[in-house]
Amino acid sequence: MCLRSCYSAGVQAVIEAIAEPRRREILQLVRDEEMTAGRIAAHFDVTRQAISQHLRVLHGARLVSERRDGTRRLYRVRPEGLIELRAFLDDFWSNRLEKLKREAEADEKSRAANRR
Amino acid sequence: MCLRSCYSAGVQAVIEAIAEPRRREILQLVRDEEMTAGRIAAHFDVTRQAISQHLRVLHGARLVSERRDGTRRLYRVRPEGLIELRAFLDDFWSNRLEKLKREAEADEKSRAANRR
DNA sequence: CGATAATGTAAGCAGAGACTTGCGCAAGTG
DNA sequence: CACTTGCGCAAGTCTCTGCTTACATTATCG
Repeated sequence: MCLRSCYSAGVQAVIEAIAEPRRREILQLVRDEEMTAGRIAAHFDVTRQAISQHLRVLHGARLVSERRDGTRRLYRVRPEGLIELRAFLDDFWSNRLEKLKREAEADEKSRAANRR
Repeated sequence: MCLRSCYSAGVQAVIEAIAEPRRREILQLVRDEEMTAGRIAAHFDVTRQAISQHLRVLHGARLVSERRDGTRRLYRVRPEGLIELRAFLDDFWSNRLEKLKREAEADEKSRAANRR
């Protein structure tokens, strides 16, 4: 059921990755074009290594791709991770809408049940 | 720009709230019907107080509604927070995703061709 | 009113994670 | 070959957060 997607390792990794504001900013940076780790880090006031660690997390969540060109590493948004997250949310959402028809009925039942 | 939505307090609260697996489980529990705090807590192996704190976080992110009936408090999923998250993701998408996917596939093919 | 039931709040602790400093490593360049 | 560039990795620090224990709060019932 839905519990599977609740515990999906992929979705968990994606949500944890985008929970950090700086990582969302990084995603915005590499959304339209490939960018080297150095150029990405230059946009922030933390150290280059800190951004490197963020990039590792994003890569682990399959939210960015990594391509090597000499000593440089180029990153770019990859849609797989976000597609997975969207599927999770859509699943949550559609199921809720599906049940929405019986909302009044369910309301009454739950209230009676809770009254015990 | 998109930086506003990156730093939106509401979206930040929602993402942080659903980043915790137990809170996602709680959302599933109260998705279809109202449920008391006690009944929700009974589904987990942590203390009732821990669940109460999770409910506070979910309520702060506007992901659940709280209704009092005597000494009991009844919780239920509220769509506002999820709507906000969806809007954020849709904004991030901005119909780039499909294009990105095609480009990624094309990149893979050209890179494979260049390797030989 | 006192007792009890359902729940939130507060303080403290332990683990997670974000950041820094220091170092290592691969690929060009003189 | 040394030297530089562009990175990632590792260990230590500090803050945040989720959990527990203990206490407070609110409402109902006798």
